[in-house]
Amino acid sequence: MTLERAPDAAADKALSGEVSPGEPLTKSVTNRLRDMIAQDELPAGERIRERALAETLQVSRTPLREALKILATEGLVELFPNRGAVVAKPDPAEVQDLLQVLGVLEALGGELACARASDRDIAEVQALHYEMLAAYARKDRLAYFKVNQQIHKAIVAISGNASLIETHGRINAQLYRVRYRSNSRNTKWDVAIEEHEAILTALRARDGAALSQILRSHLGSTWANVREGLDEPGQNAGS
Amino acid sequence: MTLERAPDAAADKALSGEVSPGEPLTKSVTNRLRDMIAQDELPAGERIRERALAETLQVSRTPLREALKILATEGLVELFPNRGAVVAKPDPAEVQDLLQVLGVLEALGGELACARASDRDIAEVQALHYEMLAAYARKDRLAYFKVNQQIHKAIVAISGNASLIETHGRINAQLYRVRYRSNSRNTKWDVAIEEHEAILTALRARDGAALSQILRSHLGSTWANVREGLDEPGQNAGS
DNA sequence: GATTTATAAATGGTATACAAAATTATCGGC
DNA sequence: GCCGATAATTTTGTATACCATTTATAAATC
Repeated sequence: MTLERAPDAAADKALSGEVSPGEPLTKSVTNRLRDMIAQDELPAGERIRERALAETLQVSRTPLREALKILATEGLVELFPNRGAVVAKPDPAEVQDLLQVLGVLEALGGELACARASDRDIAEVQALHYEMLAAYARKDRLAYFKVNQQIHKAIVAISGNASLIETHGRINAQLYRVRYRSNSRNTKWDVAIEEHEAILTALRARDGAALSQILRSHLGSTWANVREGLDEPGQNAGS
Repeated sequence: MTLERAPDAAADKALSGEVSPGEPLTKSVTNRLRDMIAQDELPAGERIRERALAETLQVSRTPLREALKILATEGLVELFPNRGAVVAKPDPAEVQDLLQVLGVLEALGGELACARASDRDIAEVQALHYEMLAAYARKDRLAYFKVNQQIHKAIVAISGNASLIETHGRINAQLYRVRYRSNSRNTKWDVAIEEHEAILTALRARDGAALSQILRSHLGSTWANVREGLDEPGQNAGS
């Protein structure tokens, strides 16, 4: 007997909140919660009451609890035995740790991408880059943020390394909210744009070593920005 | 109201299969299954029947199913909607991908470790290194394998980067069986020992750049060995 | 005899019920 | 009015029951 692997279409439409018939409830609930956390619909630090949330999502506690275990494994939620679940709220040190790991992952992604990218692949990243410049010209921070994320994800995707893609996506998800917030306060937007210009140059030249190094230091700049934002009020209240 | 974080003692005694009273069943079942998979008690590719396994473990299906979701998220199990769970069996390409990621993670670990290691930390790794040499002298492959794992884990632990430690452990777990098998057929044991000598030298000198590079290429050697083993019969039969 | 179809058994998915633990509320004392 | 003990309530943890889907089996057809 052979079990064929079905492509996970659900992950793609995750942020659209669609319902896929025939799909296990656990999976859709997991995706839904991921979105809710990413969009601060479930704010960081918030306690999750199973019954209430299950009621809201129109499911029983069983699939919800399974989803919570998954999200806890992904680091988006923290589980406290007999005391419930809380939306994870990484402190500055944890954010720095995550960014460091993300840095070497993207560095590897860039290296492999340069070795494997087709002309079409590069053209697509270039197109995204122009979209990003458009958002920058319009000072549309939200559009910029999203396209920026797409670019980094695209480069990692080109690497073709499944484990890298998976791990990168997971670490990135843990940083999503924090980076989103820091994006809206980013005071060094022009620097980021310059770095992205260098990224594209290296990719077009298929210079793996250069791209690798740029991507890693690029996240160093990200950390500088995030750090500033974290010092500001309202970001880390409560215990 | 504040939720205190309790240290996860269960993770440490995972490989000893202990039962912690008061601990949620889901957690102990998850740890138990992780061990069973690592030790081929649940062989790669094997279909998991929930009712039967639940019976074996003396628990109901609920905690078992939660454990399976967790293990699937960790990549140790694959879930097929409506068609059950199967113990993951990475093919050669996936193993290579995992080793590449592990490589850059350990490289980062070495870099950070050199920057942060106390004399005590280094002395402990040195001690493990001598234990490894003892196992090598006795041609005790099992002891060698385990101490070797300990050394790499110790270096990453010294980095103090929580996300790195976590991610490294997870990728490593996915490779455990494969590496265990390849270890027993490793034809270049002496080369590995030499590389470890270089690792210790770099760590003692706190030469982050050197250690980083050695650790990454060290896993290149690992891949060469694993690849050999994968070509042999009995390793990748059936689909 | 092979293939298809109908039927039965087994399996996974979900909801619910109950037990254990923790949180909150109430009451009594100082 | 504040603190502590105790009771009531809420919340999580686990088992079980039921439904839907899949898979195995047997019968029927070509």
